[in-house]
Amino acid sequence: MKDNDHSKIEKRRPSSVPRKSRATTGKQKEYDHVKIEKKWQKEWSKKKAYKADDTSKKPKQYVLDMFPYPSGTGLHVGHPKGYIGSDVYARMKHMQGFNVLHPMGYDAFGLPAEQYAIQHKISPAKAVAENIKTFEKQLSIIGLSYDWERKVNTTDPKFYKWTQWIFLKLYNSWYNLETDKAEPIETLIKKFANEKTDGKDKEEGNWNSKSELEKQSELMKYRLAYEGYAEVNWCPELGTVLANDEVVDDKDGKPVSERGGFPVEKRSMRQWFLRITVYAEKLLLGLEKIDWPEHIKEIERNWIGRSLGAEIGFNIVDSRKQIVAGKEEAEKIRVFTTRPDTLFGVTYLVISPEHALLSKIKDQKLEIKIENWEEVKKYIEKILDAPGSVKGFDDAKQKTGVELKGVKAVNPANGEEVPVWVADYVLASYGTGAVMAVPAHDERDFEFAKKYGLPVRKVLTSEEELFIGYSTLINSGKFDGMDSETAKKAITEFVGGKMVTKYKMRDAIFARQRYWGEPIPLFRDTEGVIHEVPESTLPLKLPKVISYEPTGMGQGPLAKVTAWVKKGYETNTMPGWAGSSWYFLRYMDPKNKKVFADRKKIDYWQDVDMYVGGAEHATGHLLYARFWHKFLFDLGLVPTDEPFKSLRNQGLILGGDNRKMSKRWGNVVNPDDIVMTYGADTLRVYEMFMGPFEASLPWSTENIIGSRRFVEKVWRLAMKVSKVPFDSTFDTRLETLIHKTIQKVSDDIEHFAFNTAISAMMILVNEMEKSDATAQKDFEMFLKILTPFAPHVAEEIWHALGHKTLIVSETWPKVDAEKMKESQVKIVVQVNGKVRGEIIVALDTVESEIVTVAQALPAVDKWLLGNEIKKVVYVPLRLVNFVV
RNA sequence: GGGCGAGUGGUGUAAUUGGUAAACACGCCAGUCUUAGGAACUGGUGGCGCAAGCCGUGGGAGUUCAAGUCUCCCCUCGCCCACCA
Repeated sequence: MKDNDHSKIEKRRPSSVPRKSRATTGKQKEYDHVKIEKKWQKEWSKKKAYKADDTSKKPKQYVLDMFPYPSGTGLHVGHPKGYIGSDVYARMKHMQGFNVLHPMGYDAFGLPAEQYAIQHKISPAKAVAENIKTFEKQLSIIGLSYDWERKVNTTDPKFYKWTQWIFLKLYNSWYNLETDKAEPIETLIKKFANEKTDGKDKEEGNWNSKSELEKQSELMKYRLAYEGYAEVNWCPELGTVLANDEVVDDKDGKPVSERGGFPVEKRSMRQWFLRITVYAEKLLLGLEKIDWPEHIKEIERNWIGRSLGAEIGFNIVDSRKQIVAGKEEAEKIRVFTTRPDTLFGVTYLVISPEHALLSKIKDQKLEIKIENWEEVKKYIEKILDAPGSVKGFDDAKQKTGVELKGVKAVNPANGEEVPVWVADYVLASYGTGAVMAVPAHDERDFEFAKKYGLPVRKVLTSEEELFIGYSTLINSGKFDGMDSETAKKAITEFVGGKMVTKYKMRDAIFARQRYWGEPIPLFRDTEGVIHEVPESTLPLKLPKVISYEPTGMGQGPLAKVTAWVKKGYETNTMPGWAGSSWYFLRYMDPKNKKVFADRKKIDYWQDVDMYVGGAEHATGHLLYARFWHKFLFDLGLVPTDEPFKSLRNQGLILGGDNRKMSKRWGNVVNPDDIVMTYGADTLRVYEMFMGPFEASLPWSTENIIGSRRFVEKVWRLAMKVSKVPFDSTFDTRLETLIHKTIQKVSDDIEHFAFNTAISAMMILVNEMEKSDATAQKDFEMFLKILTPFAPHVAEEIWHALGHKTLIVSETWPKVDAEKMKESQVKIVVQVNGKVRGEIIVALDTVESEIVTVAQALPAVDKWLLGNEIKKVVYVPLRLVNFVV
């Protein structure tokens, strides 16, 4: 496949390219892209053409690419697509007079680097350094306008010092619901100290009299970075924790590791978490004011998963009376439902296997006897041992459950006693971990009820969802005929429940059992008290280890470093998304040793104006970065509460076979080869011309020749116009087209519609080529709008035409609205909606005249003849339609 | 199962508020120039038809003077989430 591709490239090699011996007509200077591109890349770099200015008075424009993980396998042609798009945008903004910040850096922590290092038996740091070199070599020949002096690398201790610093800020903060923002933990401690000395909360005891450890565990419930326990998929054989998608079902339906097929079990492990859930509402609301693709916003909304519902208590029959606030109350099962309007249709309750009620029963804290306790116990153990739902087995997942025999719950709406089940289809992590089952109006409940022969009771009409009165129900008639929305509130109120908002989003696990990540800057003393690594001694550097492999004990390789463990440091490291959650701030001031970025510089650059990257980061990186930014905003460290004002996603470039470009399919096209054969300008033009920026399209080495021809056409045209006097007259038609094209190209780049911008320029070039009188000054206007796409050839021509300045820093041409106006306009003439002819009229022709002329056209008259014109539709300067 | 999006020539695709469907490019066909062409340039290229003309944007209905575009139903594909009550 690859060889085949090469032969194609060879076959399609443009004539004027490397084979110099075969000069065309001999008189013209040849277009030697290799020489030209090298020359100007060097020159731009020497003149620091793309240096951003922190103190500029000009308006700023921060154009950012999602920084890559520098992979060891090198780039394929798909990788630079997004970079080229943002580069075109940044270049236009630069020429339009903005002070542009357009940096690049590396997100180099993470598993791939570690695996690469294990495979090649070198340190991850060395692997990263090597890979970055390869990466930069490949990227540099494409002619991207990065300010390389601002390069950042998340694995550089000078960088991750600040990642750790922000982590400590998170650790030392809590979310104050009263002020609705994050605050230093001291404010909470103060609050506790005051409250508790008031003696309000006697059972909790005086805050000041608590031990360090007691205080610690109390504060841990509030810190934005906190220690907790998480259920993980543990593979004893591999000695590692697996992500959900690394677990598959074997043929017996048992969970095994995707790699190796070893058994996987659930295990609760101590982890660091970030309390992202406190920002759920703000993360949701923030989406309203940012210019992002709607589908990305939708993915985030779904991920956050807000739903409004009711929390309703069901008393358990004969449970021991408890004293709550001086009153006797029965043990309750609290359920969460978005459909309280179906409360009369409840025929049983379901609790999750992890539900607190079960442990209370087990510990005999309640006077409840479960007749089939052994069976229940066995069931719970079985469920809790198996990892959660496995992807890819849609309906295969059967719902199972066991009834708690002898336990009955009371429906607060009608006093009815219903059975209680424990089942695997109820999630402990969502809502209250308990559900009221309404089989008539919920598919899952229905499926379960059918399987176990539980009753089904309909309470709403299926079409209108109106409440059906049941004469047997207490209070029936009260809600009869209500629609769902009204009934929801009324019924919740009636049973003393409350409306609540829940989110699907969970707190983020902020730890990996791996070596190649930022160390967590905390340590635990022998008493178990956690201390911070003092800010003055940051960064806490990664120690050297002998092996990068996991230990097999569920801990990272750091667990084997005795000195590290002795000091009480955490053996987990931060996850891959730590550095990427704030790196864009570091570009504003990448070398600062005192702060993560100087406040004056942050205030100048503010936020990212245009962010370009793949759509796959919607729920990962983008959400986390927004979270960190909102946190930093609460602390007053950044001036905006959203980091990325605008976002654009580039589509993939697929292989010629329409599959994802990968070594595995042998369909990889190397950009180096394309640049060598066709030139960077051609590559850039082609990638932008292929189709919509956000679309995923197959690469075609056949089609690229069109873009090369376009570039060559421009080259030849330049030689031609240089012979036409600079200021000579030309036809106004061409002048109109030039101004229209400038307008279109400017608008299209603004909207990332690069394909149509290029199409417009092709039309213009074709026209200029046909004309013998294209003036140099007009050609130069075109050359400037071509510059963002094909900067090298534009620069070369610009200088060949006698200029000494750099075209990449020239001013974007201004559109003259007067010159854009056509003097004549074409009007389509239809009869009964079918096109029968067209007329060309002056702009100021009145309607009556247009209709008269149109009607007189022979091709039109033919259809009107003998018919009565019932109606004439005239769309100004567009069309006339005769209805007969 | 839920959410989002897309179906237009041989191919990639284009088409402001509904207003000439297929711009631009690839490929293909013919020609010009040339020792030569795999370069460049010119012309042609949705389907049926000798033609006038008719038919054409996944399928079906509808609204309208006019529908790729709006409404309803159906089919196919892609992406994301997935027992979230």
